[in-house]
Amino acid sequence: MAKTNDTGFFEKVYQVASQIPYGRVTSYGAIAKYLGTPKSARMVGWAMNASHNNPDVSAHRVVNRIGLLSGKHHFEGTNLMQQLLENEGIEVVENQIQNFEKHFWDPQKEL
DNA sequence: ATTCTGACGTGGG
DNA sequence: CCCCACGCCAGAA
Repeated sequence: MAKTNDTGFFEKVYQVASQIPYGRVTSYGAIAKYLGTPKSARMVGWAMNASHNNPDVSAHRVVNRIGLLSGKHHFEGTNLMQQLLENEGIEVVENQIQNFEKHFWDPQKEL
């Protein structure tokens, strides 16, 4: 049976990621920390990899701790992720988000 | 079962 | 910020 409830780590990540507001960004560690597993930030990224099945999840709004588009290689093309972010009014230079702190969205604080 | 890698983070230097 | 090392958990070979 497909459990619609979130008992798995992945689905928790999906829900948080899907709640990221427009024009905002967050880090894998922030999500992981919100889930109670700050040391498993890698798994957040891994969950994002599986987010291909979840259209509600905007993985392009999730970057590493320094605002670097570490996952841009996983998107189609070479600059799709950057295009999406710039489309939301976020400055991206050299695969790195400018004014990262200003665009940062902390689930623990905002959610 | 073992080994390696990976969309990361933190701490020490 | 850089560099180096360790921890973390899940999945693939």
